[in-house]
Amino acid sequence: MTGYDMAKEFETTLFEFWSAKHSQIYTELSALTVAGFVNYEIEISGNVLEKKMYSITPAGKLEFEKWEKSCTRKSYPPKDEFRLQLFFSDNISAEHRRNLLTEQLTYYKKRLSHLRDNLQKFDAIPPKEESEFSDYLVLMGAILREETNCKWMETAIRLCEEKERTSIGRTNETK
Amino acid sequence: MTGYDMAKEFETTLFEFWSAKHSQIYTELSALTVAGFVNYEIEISGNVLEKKMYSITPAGKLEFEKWEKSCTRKSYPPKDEFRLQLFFSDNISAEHRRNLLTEQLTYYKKRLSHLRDNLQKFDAIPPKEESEFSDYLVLMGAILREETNCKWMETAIRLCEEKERTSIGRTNETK
DNA sequence: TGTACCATGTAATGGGTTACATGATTCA
DNA sequence: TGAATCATGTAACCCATTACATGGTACA
Repeated sequence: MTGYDMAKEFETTLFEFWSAKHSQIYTELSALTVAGFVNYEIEISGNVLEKKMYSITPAGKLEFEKWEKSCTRKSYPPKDEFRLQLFFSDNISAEHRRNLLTEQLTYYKKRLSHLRDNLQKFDAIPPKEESEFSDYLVLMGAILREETNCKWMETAIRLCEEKERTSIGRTNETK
Repeated sequence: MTGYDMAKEFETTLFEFWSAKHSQIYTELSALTVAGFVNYEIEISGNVLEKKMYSITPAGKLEFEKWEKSCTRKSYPPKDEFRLQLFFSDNISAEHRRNLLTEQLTYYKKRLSHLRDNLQKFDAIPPKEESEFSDYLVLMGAILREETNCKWMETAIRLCEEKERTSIGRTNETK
């Protein structure tokens, strides 16, 4: 795979949970090559254009597997600018807050429908021995995430629109 | 509020959606002071210890409100190392994957119970005019997020444990 | 009196983005 | 022949973390 290919991957499949620009990818690939974790062969495309086809080395594979098995729970929960805005939304008008919420709902819905499109590629749950099973689990997680985000926004909007609410009694039960 | 106080806030309430270390806070406060968005008064604690009590300036308030009303959807979805690991988990053994999933479930459960403790502070849904209403919405969002994460892990673990599955027929219905 | 916590800062470094910069290939 | 896309890289900068560094206060 070339660095260019990887950049494309980050724009599509991997986008749901990670991203990187080509500038970072190229510098990182150079560093990994020096470290001995990957190497590359040059392929000629057309007459002169050199493509660097990267492969993982045994040392890289070892390092990767070490990471893959590790249970590092760093940087969770993730930073989320919208939640930050919402937290301080008592400083703006009710209309502005409602606008924020409805815009966010639209955005979450858009992501959700895009994810559901991706789900069409699976006509059944892949067997757990297949490599597609991992992809399926991650996609399922992303869909659940966006479904929950949509529900969250819908509830929040409903609460904003309610005319009156008794301060005691209604706590958490939906309806 | 002092920079020290802010650092504490990031470790507790704000932690669900943002974080910053004291080193960043102090440098940022200096920059904001130079920019005229905040200012401070020195208070003496004890005999000599100087505390810088920060306040927002009118210019700062204006800038804040501008941001607060803006619908910037940058950096979504968030980077998530666990989802990245899961995506590539077809490279490790079934046992290692199961371990990853159960460890993550434990972690999500811990977060969830912590969030539910915070919910105890509200004996009812705050009226939408109150400043606590924003806090409530964000807390609700965090709880929904972790509940969904737990459900996701439970489903994933179940799928891993199933002995056999017919490749056609069962798509998405739970049970 | 010593330990936990209050309180503030700087330096080095890492991870990541935006912008700068170049050139080849493919296809209409 | 020109536009979209393939393909690779560097430089400047920003945000953030870890580690370094200092000293005061409260309380047992």
